[in-house]
Amino acid sequence: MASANRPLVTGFPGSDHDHGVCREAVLARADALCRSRGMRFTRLRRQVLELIWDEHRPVKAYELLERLRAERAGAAPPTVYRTLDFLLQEGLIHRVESLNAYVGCGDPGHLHPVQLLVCRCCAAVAELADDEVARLLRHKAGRMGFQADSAVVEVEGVCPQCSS
Amino acid sequence: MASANRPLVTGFPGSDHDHGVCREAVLARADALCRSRGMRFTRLRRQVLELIWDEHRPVKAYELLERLRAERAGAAPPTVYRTLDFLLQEGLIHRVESLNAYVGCGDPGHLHPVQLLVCRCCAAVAELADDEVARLLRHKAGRMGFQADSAVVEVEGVCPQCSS
DNA sequence: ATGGTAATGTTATACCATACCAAATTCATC
DNA sequence: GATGAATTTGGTATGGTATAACATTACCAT
Repeated sequence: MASANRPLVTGFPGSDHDHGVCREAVLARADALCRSRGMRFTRLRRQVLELIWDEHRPVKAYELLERLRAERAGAAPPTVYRTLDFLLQEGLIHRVESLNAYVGCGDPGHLHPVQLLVCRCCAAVAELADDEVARLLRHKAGRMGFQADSAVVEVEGVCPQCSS
Repeated sequence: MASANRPLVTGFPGSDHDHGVCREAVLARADALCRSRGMRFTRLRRQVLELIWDEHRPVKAYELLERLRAERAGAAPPTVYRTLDFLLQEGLIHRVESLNAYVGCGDPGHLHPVQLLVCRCCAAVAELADDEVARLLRHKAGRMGFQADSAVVEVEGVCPQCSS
């Protein structure tokens, strides 16, 4: 079992990526995390997080809704958005602002800066958690008299698989 | 008159900011730029850009639409969105992804990386064009095998006016 | 004037997100 | 186990963001 202090998913999944294992690890971590915080990792929340982790790609809310309805006939937009809000608050997923979409967090459980790498070819997403970037931004902002709290950083480009 | 190679607006407007002058300079530059590229800076485009530059804050599309209707009764969503697309393409405005809003570009006329500083208190926006940030992001992305083309960078925090 | 291109008008609709209240579930306590 | 408070989920309606598709008008070179 993965350490509770190490990221579960970093970078783009290579050809050796066993997604079954990846998924289970992520879900197990989510469950443990919620428990430890006294939050409930309910059936609905688990279902939605599973759907998000079906691929290493951002998923749109209504796409999620459609897929969720296969398991849960009455699901409506609020069902999805409420669950997404919960998962965002618990740091289990990230919102991709430039796509209006949501993607699993590969390193839940600790606060960390987030920089997303989004492939414009296949839409795969990898996640950096680079303090140097965060520090530099804070510093540059500070020189303008701006007190930086957080940042949305989404890099668009081409992932290793697509460029080869 | 400002040099054609120097940014017109940098940082947050201080108490000495003469917005009338700022606005006129921006509009004159936009006009000159469009001319030099063989594009038409039409009445509609000028009206929309003026509305955007009413303040150093992001404006929402439907807010813009409402205000535009004062001058142009028949305006509809496509009127606004088409004009926004034009202004974006010409680099005269930026889209703020984290707010679904649009803000004037203080340094149109040359390609430059953009990092926006958004005050969560008063919504004022300043614009960095920092190559060091852009380079660092490209470098960090490159270490993941990712070829970075561009980036959305939006820093949330508190501006000098609001923190004092 | 004329014809081609670019810009704008107009209607409809798709997509993204939340407000609001009701019903059901969970959980601590008795 | 029953009870009641709090959380979660169901369900309806609506607000907010953005674009498709086609008609019409304005501009400009010839």
